[in-house]
Amino acid sequence: MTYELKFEALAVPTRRAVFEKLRAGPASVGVLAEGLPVSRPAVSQHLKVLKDAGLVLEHREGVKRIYRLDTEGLREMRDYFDRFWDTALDAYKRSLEAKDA
Amino acid sequence: MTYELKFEALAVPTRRAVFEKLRAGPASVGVLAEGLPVSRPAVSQHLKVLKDAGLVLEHREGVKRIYRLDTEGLREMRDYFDRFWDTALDAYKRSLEAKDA
DNA sequence: CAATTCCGTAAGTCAATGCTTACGGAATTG
DNA sequence: CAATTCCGTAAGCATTGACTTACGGAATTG
Repeated sequence: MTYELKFEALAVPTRRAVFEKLRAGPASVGVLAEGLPVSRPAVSQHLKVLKDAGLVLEHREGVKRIYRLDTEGLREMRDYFDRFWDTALDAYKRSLEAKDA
Repeated sequence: MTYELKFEALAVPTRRAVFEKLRAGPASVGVLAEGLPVSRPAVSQHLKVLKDAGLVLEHREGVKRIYRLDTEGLREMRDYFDRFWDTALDAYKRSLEAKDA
């Protein structure tokens, strides 16, 4: 799975707000929509995008749908920036050494 | 500085391509535009967004403008996901303990 | 089975934005 | 000063997508 969908999903403030609400633990759509300045269907649509991006998981509990973070997807994003960080520092070091020469 | 602009900046494929090209080290606009499927002005516009987001730095060398990664901004993004990761694992542990009880 | 709860989907609207071409400014070169 | 290189900005276009309201399906409750 590429990062494409994940980056796009997290770029929208409202959607990222939904995502960050899940840090506190699994929650239903209704609970997630509370306090947000958009309608419940809007939250549903954001959750679909997050799910398709591999950032959240969904399962049913009775009449409710419970969403939670997908740690696998989250790990991908963390690793992306960890690697990017390392590479950037390496390139920086090399550029300094090039100036010394 | 919030994450808002950074997330938005990295969400666009072409713009992220420009960003990732800078992993190899500083480069001019013309060099960055090579191989990309958009015009040079488009790359300029993307660089402005990345710069405003605090993800790249710019300085002049003669008639050229050299762009390079802003390690400070990059570090912010890395830290965001590192913390998110830790919090998510904590919440997961607590949810398991809650089930045991 | 009827009522209720919870939520996904459809359709439509409107603002945001990624892209292009055209243009002009700044720095170097002769 | 003229020519060239390099690049940012303006203007316009076309697409995308975030949001709303309306609706319907699925599961629980009495």
